Amino acid sequence: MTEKISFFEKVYEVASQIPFGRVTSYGAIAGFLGSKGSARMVGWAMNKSITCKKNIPAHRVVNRNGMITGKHHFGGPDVMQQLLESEGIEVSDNKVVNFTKHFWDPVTELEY
DNA sequence: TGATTGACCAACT
DNA sequence: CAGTTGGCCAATC
Repeated sequence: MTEKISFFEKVYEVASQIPFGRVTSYGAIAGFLGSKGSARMVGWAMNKSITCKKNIPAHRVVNRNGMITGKHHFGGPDVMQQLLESEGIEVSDNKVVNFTKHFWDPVTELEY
């Protein structure tokens, strides 16, 4: 009832549901929400999630190529990579190794 | 209050 | 093949 959830809120819901040792992409979340064009909002929401100290594993969210673009926003240029490697995800040159294998698609996994 | 930006993606030229 | 533009929503200037 009258649950006015903005894209912004939905991003938090999906991002917080990313399983351990998995990664997803901004476009995947945006597409899951209904608009792949909102991919920019996803990244922006992640940034706010960190600023607001939300418990959002934003380090599990990378771009479509598996490239870690927003690592600088974690308070350190290597923080994000360390977090991913800490979860068993290999990272090389700001890119996730075997990204497709670690890829977690909300449309496929959540499918809601 | 209007205009610009933002951790992107895909299509078009 | 590479560069540019459009699109989406919300926040910031």
